[in-house]
Amino acid sequence: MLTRLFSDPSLLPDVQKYSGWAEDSDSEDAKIKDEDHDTQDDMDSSDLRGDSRTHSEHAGEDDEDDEVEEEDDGEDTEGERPKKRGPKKRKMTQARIERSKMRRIKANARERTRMHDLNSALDNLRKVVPCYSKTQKLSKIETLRLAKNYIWALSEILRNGKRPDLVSYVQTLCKGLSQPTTNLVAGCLQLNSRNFLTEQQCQEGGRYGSGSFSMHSYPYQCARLSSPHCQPGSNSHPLRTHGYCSAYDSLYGGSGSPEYNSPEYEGPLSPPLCINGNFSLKHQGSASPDNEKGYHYSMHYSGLPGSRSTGAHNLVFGSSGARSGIHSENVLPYHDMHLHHERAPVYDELNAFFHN
DNA sequence: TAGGCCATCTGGTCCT
DNA sequence: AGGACCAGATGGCCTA
Repeated sequence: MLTRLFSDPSLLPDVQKYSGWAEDSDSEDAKIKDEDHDTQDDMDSSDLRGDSRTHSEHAGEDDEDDEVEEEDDGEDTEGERPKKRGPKKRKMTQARIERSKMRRIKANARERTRMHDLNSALDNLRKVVPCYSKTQKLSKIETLRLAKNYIWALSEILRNGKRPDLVSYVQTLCKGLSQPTTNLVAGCLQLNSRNFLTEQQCQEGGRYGSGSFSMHSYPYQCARLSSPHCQPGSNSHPLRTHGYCSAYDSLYGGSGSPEYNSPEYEGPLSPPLCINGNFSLKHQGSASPDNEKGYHYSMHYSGLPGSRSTGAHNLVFGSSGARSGIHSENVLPYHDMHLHHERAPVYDELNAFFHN
């Protein structure tokens, strides 16, 4: 039993906790050292917590040792003391304590694994919702909210059978999202948030601001702003001349450009469906330096009317978008919104909505 | 420094 | 009985 536990890395933190291994461990790098330190801190605190566990928790956990603590059966001996109810407590023998600890260790390991699984599932979800970034990860709650909105938006598209204008699409996506996430989505979609914020959000503006939203108050910057690819004057990137890499540059200006097949991009994941029915492929596992830096943004919205003929700097966000006076001056410079288009036949039908 | 986010531990409950 | 799931507590890290 102990051998199996000690050989299982997932059980190590708790094993260290209870065996005092962490004190002896000589970590080679600071990170590990910190983790050890943290673990030890946790150990100490949880040891305290563990020691303070109620006796009732241990009741019935030892089938070999059925001794009952004597203090509990003092029904008429304690006189004034209120009679205790519930199962009679058992003596915490050393063996029982050890078994209890081992069970707790195993339970902790399972719980850790479970939470890791949950987090990796959440990571997968992050990759298929609009605006994915390895460096600026959406929080868990924001990921779930955005995913819900995304599903809703796609459902609406299917239900109505027509392409929505970008503004309503973004409104749907951003419903209930925090200001930073709203700005992120806005940046991904090259919109000024004040042009698409819902009335509800404006009314609830106090949650994140003083009541009026301002794109400037939360400059949600892309982690790749300083990427040499996107610096003015850099010759290394097809979008260099713009000073920033707009999503629409990537989308429409970049059609057929080398970046579409650039090895810089990540490998395919589970298919993130663009609103125009295309897959947005984020190539993982690329050995490119940029990938190692984790720079990546993707936007999954790409179906806009007349967009093919729209220049990168004459963005037209659909009729209502144009009517609502979308500004370009507040467009966030997202340098690493990479859009990847590989047709998947299964989405042709949906695709048709946006290419007619 | 406060607040947000996160990882982990923990005990309770439910299910098999 | 043991595992899965859940929620509360706690402490660390980061950022405005």
